[in-house]
Amino acid sequence: MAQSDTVERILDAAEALFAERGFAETSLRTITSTAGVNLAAVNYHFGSKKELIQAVFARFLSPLCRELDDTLNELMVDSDRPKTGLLLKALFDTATLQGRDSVDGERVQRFMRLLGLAYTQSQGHLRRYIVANYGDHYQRFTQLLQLSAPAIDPLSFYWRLYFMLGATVFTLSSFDSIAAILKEDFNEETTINKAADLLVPALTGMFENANNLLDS
Amino acid sequence: MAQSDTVERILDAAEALFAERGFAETSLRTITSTAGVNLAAVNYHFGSKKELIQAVFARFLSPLCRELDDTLNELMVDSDRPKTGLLLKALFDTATLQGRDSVDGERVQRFMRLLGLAYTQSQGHLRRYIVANYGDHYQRFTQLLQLSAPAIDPLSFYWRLYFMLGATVFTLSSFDSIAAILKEDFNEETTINKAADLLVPALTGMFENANNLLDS
DNA sequence: TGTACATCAGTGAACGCGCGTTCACTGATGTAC
DNA sequence: TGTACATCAGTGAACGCGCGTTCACTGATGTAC
Repeated sequence: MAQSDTVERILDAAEALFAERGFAETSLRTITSTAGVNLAAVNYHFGSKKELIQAVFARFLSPLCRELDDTLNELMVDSDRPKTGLLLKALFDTATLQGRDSVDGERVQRFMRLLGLAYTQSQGHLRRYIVANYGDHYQRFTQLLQLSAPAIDPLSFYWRLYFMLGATVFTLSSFDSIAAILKEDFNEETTINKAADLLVPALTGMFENANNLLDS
Repeated sequence: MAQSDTVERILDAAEALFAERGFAETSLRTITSTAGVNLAAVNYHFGSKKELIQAVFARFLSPLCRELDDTLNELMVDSDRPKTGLLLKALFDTATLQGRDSVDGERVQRFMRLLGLAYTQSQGHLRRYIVANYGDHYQRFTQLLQLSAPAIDPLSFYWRLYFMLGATVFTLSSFDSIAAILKEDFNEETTINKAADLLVPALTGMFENANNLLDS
């Protein structure tokens, strides 16, 4: 068994199990037995459980940031102030394409769950790691996004950004539960792509049309 | 020390610590030493850690559901189809008032974090407990909400409901982090009430105006 | 070509630790007669 | 009023268990001369 194989098997198992149960709830024993490798292999290859968690995120975020940067560069050729819709589409497409080699958006969903966990669970080291390694990409994107919507004041802009992030992460990471409920109540089969098709216009409505519901 | 005192002290400490760190990351030893009670008191009064988690939610959800039901009953006197805005306002006000005796919406935020954890962390027993005990209240509210927006087809309605839930739970439960970022970037002090004031119109925009961002 | 050594992925077993839970016990209060 | 018993909140110490990590070791491959 070549080295890369063991490392990849551990990352595959860890990614799936972390997304499913969370970090604290997933033991190294579960990960290594799922991956079919020796328990000590995690500490041998990654050093510690914390560094394994970081590695799982790195494997996802690094190619995503690289591709997003390329796409943004292309957009900047046409205009130094790309439109809001184009920016969001670029982000969604890049994130979706990351999972292109797996079935039915399963990996996108997994990634959303992991992102949600990164925000929710108290993994200080992970937040520090992500900010340190991917903060620049995040900054670049949000600055472009803000330039694309100059009518919205900076404070409202940032809040709406988080509202969008929350709606996205929460619904896509709870996709399985929601899909089960919709199946039961409407006998309606749904896919994560259909959900995304409903999500994007909803986010737009939120981002651009922030009315007070009591007025209407 | 009277019985109720010990029980309340445990619930107070558990609520704060669970919201801060999550369920698996909070040990009974941390809870009992924070509460200043004996380690064995949790199992004596609640039976197990799982039942303690359920009790924390029950203490929050029971009065909230009772008050929301009262408010809905009052709304139904005027009309058997209350307007969307009134329904959402009733929910927000009831949730906010739950924390009336603590400082600056701290308890609302804590509750949002707990709700987020209930969805995110794999606590099957908790989801079953909440559905079994509070499912009827949830059903009543969403049915009224759907009646209030007959123009939105049922499937879109449900998805938008989750988008709203996601935006709310995510942003209000990450309030501390977001507030810290806004403080640093804009030197802007913010409160959870200000956040809610920005949130409500944003949710409205999302609920009612689901346009496609690429069109604009 | 053959030998000695270095490197490195991977292993099996054990380590100490913190966890949730249990249990025999205490001491205060209430109840029956 | 006094005694015997029941009830129950709370306690201190221990239990077994699963956890992340460590360590001495193996065996295959590469390298130097």
